[in-house]
Amino acid sequence: MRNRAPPRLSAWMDVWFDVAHHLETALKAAAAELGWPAGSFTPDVRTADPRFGDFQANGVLSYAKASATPGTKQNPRALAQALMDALLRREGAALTDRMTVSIAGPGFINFALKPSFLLTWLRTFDREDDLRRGAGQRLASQTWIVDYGSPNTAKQMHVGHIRSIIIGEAICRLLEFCGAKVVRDNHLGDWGTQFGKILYGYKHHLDRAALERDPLEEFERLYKAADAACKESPAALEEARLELVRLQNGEADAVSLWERVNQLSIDTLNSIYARLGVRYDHFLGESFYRDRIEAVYRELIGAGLAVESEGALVVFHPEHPRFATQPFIVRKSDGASNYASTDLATMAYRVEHFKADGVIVVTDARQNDHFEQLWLTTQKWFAHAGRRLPQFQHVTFGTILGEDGKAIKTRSGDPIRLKALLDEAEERAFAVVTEKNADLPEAKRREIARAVGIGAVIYADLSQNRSSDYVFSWDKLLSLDGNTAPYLLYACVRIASILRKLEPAQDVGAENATPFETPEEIALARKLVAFPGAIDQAVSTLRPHFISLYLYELAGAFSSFYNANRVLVDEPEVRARRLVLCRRTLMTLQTGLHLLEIRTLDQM
RNA sequence: GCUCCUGUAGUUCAAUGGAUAGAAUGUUGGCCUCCGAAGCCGAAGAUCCGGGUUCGACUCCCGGCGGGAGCACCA
Repeated sequence: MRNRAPPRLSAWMDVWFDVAHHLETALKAAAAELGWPAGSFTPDVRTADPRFGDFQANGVLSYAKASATPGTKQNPRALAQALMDALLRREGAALTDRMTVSIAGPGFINFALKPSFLLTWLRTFDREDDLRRGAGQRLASQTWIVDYGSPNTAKQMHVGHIRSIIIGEAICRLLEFCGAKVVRDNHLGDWGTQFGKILYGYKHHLDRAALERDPLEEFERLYKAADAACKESPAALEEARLELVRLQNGEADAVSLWERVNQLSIDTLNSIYARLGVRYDHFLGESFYRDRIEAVYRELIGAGLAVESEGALVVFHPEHPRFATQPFIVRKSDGASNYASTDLATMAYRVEHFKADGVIVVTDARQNDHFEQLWLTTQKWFAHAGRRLPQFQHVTFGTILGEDGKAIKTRSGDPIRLKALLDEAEERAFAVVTEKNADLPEAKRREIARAVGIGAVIYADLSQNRSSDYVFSWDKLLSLDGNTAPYLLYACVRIASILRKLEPAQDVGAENATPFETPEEIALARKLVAFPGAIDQAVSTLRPHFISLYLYELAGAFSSFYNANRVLVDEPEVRARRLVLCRRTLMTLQTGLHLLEIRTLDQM
């Protein structure tokens, strides 16, 4: 964009990328000057309801109570006044040139940015790199391992797998945006009981012709047949268990079949990941850790954490209400390892090899107990072994429901294949694009349908709080109205369209822009300046829906502005400032949508 | 039985202990001689129940009720 302000670092530092953060710091200093102890006062700055300003500091209210001594009462409004006076004294024109400060209600301090500052801010941070640099200080120099996706091999992915992939990838992008080095690891389930069953199925139920035709399909059928057999017959179950032990002991025939299944699986998985815009750095599945498990057993036993119980090696946590008696089984009574064993080895490897500062595992909420036990065990183990303890977050999510409110399934009751879901999304989007824009060439419509269809599926997931279940509805996610990917993409397209119509001679440059005047201009500018707050909320909670919510509100502010204020007007200075808004809105929408794995368009 | 998640307009979702609980959809009234109407502006409509903490509770605590899930060798 040719209208960019000169990239002087000093100017950049001067403008305060994250205004809320700056106010927080300034208010702390002012409070210190008044002698308010840092322990009992925090400014508590947050984005405000637009009616009251851009930011509000609520900390005085709780401080008034905390600082009251018996028999004395602190008047929060008077305290707010004192704090505001101190703030204005310290900051002077640097503050008052940029915003108006006022006290309201019982003791809120409100900050309303002035139009001239809004303009300066928008002219200063006008490229994605500027946003990235502003946000990138938060996690600078930290390494985070994100373990997501992580399906079992030997089965095709179904809808149940999509949330981990989508949420995990969004978290990766968010952490990178905030400056972290991110390692994307697909912790494949490639070493578990299902292989015992496949080996059993291969011996008893193999259809060689089917294996030639579609190997993965046949392996999946074998697994199902064996699984059914194991449910009916204890002898079959026992045989499948022994097959797993044979595999884990390195028997050649078992290993070679296992390798074949895995290679086939990974190829299929990758084709899905590519469609979703996901590229893993590693596929370190459970099997990768098989030579590290003995050491885990040794250290756990050495630390006195693991004990024999009912023939298995388990860890109890006596201080915990449930895990005092509910065991964490690290080695099965038949000697085989399980996912507790591999997950413990994985935790150690991530710290040793990747020097992880933090580890994030993204799975559905049903695995809560497992990861709670894993983390309890890890903390004690690492402390005993003198290992460095990383941060750990188990990021969970709810179930995808069908429109009947039950877990989503096909009519016949089988899980919906992920590939089929994505295909249908593209087909449905293609039909809509064709209906709305029949004159575009088919190749173009296909391309748009890919972005819109896949984007709609991704956005439907990321636009809601991950911890709840959500109802999957084609009509809703592709409806193009409301908080959907198509609505946001449409906003991008309209801006791109204006910029296409803009003639070079009309493009007089952002330096000629006058401060915003109309209510719609001001509302849009304020929303743009609120971007750092949305990033902050999303990353501090690892909840991407805060980004989505922000983008939806931004697109809404733009649409209102677009409808009420013509951009390509005759007055050069009005045109210039509206172009600043258009360009910044487009850039912010693109930045945010890319964080959410959605490809943007300039036509749809 | 114990534990975790979850109950917000008819429906699908928001709301870091803050000001008058926001949207969308559906219902309904307007707006294209104007940069893409896949849009914009307006109306009506909700915190499961009962206690408690707080200056202030959808949010925190206790007790119910409803939905989902986990609890010894699946992951």
